[in-house]
Amino acid sequence: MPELPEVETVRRGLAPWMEGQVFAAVKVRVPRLRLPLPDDLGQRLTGRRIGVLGRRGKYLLVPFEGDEVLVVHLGMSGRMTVNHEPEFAPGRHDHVIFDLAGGEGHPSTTRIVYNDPRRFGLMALCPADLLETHPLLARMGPEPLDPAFDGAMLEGALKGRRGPIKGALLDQSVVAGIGNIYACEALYRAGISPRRKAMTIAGARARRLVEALKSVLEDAISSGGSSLKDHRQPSGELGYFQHNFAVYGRAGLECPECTCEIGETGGISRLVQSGRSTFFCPRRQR
DNA sequence: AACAAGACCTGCATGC
DNA sequence: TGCATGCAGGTCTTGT
Repeated sequence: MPELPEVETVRRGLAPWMEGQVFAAVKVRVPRLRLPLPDDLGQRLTGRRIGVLGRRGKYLLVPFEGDEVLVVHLGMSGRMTVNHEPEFAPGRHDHVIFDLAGGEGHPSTTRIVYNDPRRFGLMALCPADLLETHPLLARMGPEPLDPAFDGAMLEGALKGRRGPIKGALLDQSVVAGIGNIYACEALYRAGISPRRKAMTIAGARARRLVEALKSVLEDAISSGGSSLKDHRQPSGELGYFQHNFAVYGRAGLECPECTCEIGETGGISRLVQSGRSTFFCPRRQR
């Protein structure tokens, strides 16, 4: 599910409920996600005050008292939602429940529910000062929305890469946070074929791709992310950027910018690269 | 070193 | 109705 915009939406949705609050209890119902949860997760968190939520690529960062950070990845199907029901009966895939102590101006019952049917997500604990060297984060590339991320930086990261640009964009060491949807959408906005050799993206073309990445991510964040099957904002609301997809999931449909008839171009095409669907407009993307 | 394929899981749509 | 198949937003590991 969640690529950078969805994780950022989750971060923004959780922040007002979590920041400055204290973990009152942590209930682990299913301890095995993609990695086993730390077995002392509850002990380590209980009684600790939560700091300012952060994000690195697709990872949500929850710092807490004692200079430690709870690192959360939502995998393909993970959600974190806020719940205030006095009597809460956990659902089938509600694996971890964080009860928060009600602070001033907060309801007495607030809990954060981590739900993940496919269990591809993970949680880890890390000392705050070692975050950048943690094995999960150490090889992560630049943040695409960082102003320092520009054409030259992308061009450098793509040097020596003979494979298709689509695959390179999914490599988190090239640029952080891009997944299958936004790789397709950014290549469309930049007018670049997903099959183009990554190393041929340089100069103005690299700048175009960087701008496309930034704009599509910003637009998606503004829409609360994309809800296909799983993504929900922490409030339970859907995201709605999926209504703005130009190519993703739109095989055979008309390209929003091509005015000719579908019969002439076949519309949006689908192909499989490294086992993953790629959607693109063969007419506009070269 | 870069790249592709397989593995990890459940749920859903589709077709027979 | 049941059952098989294929597909899904990720990424780690393995092998070429």
